[in-house]
Amino acid sequence: MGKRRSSPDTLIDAHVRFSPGQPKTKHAKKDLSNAKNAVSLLRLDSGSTPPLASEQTDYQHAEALKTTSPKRTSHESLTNTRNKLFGGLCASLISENISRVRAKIIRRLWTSNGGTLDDTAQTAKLILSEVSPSRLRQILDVQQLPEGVQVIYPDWVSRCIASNALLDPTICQVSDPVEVDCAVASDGTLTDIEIGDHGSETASDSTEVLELERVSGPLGSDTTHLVTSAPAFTENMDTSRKAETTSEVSADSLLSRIIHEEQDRTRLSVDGANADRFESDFDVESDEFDGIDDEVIEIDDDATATKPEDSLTKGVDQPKIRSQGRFLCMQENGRKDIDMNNKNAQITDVLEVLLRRSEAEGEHFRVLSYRRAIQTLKRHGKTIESGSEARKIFGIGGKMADIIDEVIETGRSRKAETVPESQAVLALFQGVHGCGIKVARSWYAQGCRTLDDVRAKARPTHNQLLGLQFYDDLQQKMPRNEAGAIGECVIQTCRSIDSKSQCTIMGSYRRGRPMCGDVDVIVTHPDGRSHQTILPALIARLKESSSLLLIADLHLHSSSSGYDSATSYMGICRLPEGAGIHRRLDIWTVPWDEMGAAFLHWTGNDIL
DNA sequence: GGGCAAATACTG
DNA sequence: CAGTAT
DNA sequence: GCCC
Repeated sequence: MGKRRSSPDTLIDAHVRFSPGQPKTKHAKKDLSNAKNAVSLLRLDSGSTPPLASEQTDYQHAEALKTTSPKRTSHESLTNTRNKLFGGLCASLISENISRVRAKIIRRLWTSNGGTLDDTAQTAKLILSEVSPSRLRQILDVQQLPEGVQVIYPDWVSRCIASNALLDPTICQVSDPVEVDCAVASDGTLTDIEIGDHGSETASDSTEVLELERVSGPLGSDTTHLVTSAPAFTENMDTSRKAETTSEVSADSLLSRIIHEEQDRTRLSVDGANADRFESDFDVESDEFDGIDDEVIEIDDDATATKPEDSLTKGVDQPKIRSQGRFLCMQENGRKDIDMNNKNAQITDVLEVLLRRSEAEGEHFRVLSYRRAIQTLKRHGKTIESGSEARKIFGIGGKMADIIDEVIETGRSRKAETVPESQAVLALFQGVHGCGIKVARSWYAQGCRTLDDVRAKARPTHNQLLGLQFYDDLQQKMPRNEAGAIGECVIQTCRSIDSKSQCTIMGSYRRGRPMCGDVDVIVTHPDGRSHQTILPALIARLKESSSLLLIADLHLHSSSSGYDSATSYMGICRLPEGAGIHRRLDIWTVPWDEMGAAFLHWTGNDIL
């Protein structure tokens, strides 16, 4: 029904800006690997060498990090840890300026990869800290840190995990902020910071820059989340520059990675499997919610951290177990897979009926609840045998437990069967583009019970008229190759206007779905301007085109209000050949430097 | 009982 | 402005 | 509708 997607503006307004120099992703990649090579990497000793990446040849830090961790003499414990990334390393985590949840995650990351912890900082040669060295000395109550002790940002841990290698800790070394090129207001909030050369967005050799602007307000207790460049680019900077960067936002590496990847894929291969692989690169789990505030900035740690096995076994003492919030698109075969392996189909079928009812009634949050419950049950690898068993699952409460009991016992649910007469009609009406719950009720109140009634008795608006006219067609999904063909027409046409313009098919198509409800195309231009003006020309030329027939406009507009970056077209089209079914087509224009955000946004994670 | 996804653009 | 859309 |  296409009523559950977001507009592009959300993310863009989240102050994420991506300022690419030019489409020079190759450069960036090469620089990254060079940087990696340049970094001296660690290892312990030959006996407990972790499986490091091939380029890791420099062992100069090995001694510095070698610890006298307990039970090293036991051959058994040695083999237990030798294959872990941090095997044999002992670190101390200074929790000041680190939120509870984050600290927890860092600890988990560290220990689950073989590291040991010594929070007294007596024996540890590695100190993970978000405080300045001077403050650290205060905390530890020492004049001078012992020799050989390295103080680094905890971010190092996740970066190591991300690259599956022991990175040179000096790249995350904590140093006193001497000349930091950012302003920290007295309240701890920040003003903009810029790192790297991006005075001109088109400068050919400018570094790609991610600005992550922290808006305001406390995030948990910490005040140290400054804006920094993304790690990949950090490694491009010379060391002194790096040292001036006072701290790192833990989310930044994830964001940059996503955006980086996205820029790498101006056009993602049509192959769905490819899409899946890409998505799984940033696997976000959210199974720990001690503090909501923290979650926002924990994405990185969380993402790189938990392997599925871990997450299933932990949280045993929690009364409710949250579903592992994975993206739908990460499932091998997407929804089909989920549907096929649905061990609770009998239950979810009933719940879907109830969901439809709530949908028809405009019960927004009830719909949300049903949807969450259905989703969770479909993924619940085990057949539910009782309502009380289901009740334990996060998102399933008393009402649904009762329904589940009834379904299990009687095979059906009276509630799902006693459908109010009006429900089907309201749902039918709301299938009309431009008709929501209000209009549907009003039509119903006017005595309409069928679409023909509406045509005859009601006074539909322009869009509703189109919605009525193409009702059946627009209800159908199209095979993805048709979506691809339509999108390709748009792309070709756009390119014929300006060969430098860049278009990408987004939405379900990009998520690799076999069937698509509509076609979303975003248009951008590397000059940072032309996207604003290209749309009218594009529409005009599409209307002349014979390869794609634009049948009707639902809306064609250039924004005139303060927000100048989004303009869009919504219309109905069809391919001249084939079944000739009419399809919804949306075209959005996006400023070049917001493409990263736009990709994130329009790729989405729609379910059901 | 309050809060739950949020923001924004277009129509009439 | 309310409603619908994304 | 569910959670807190």
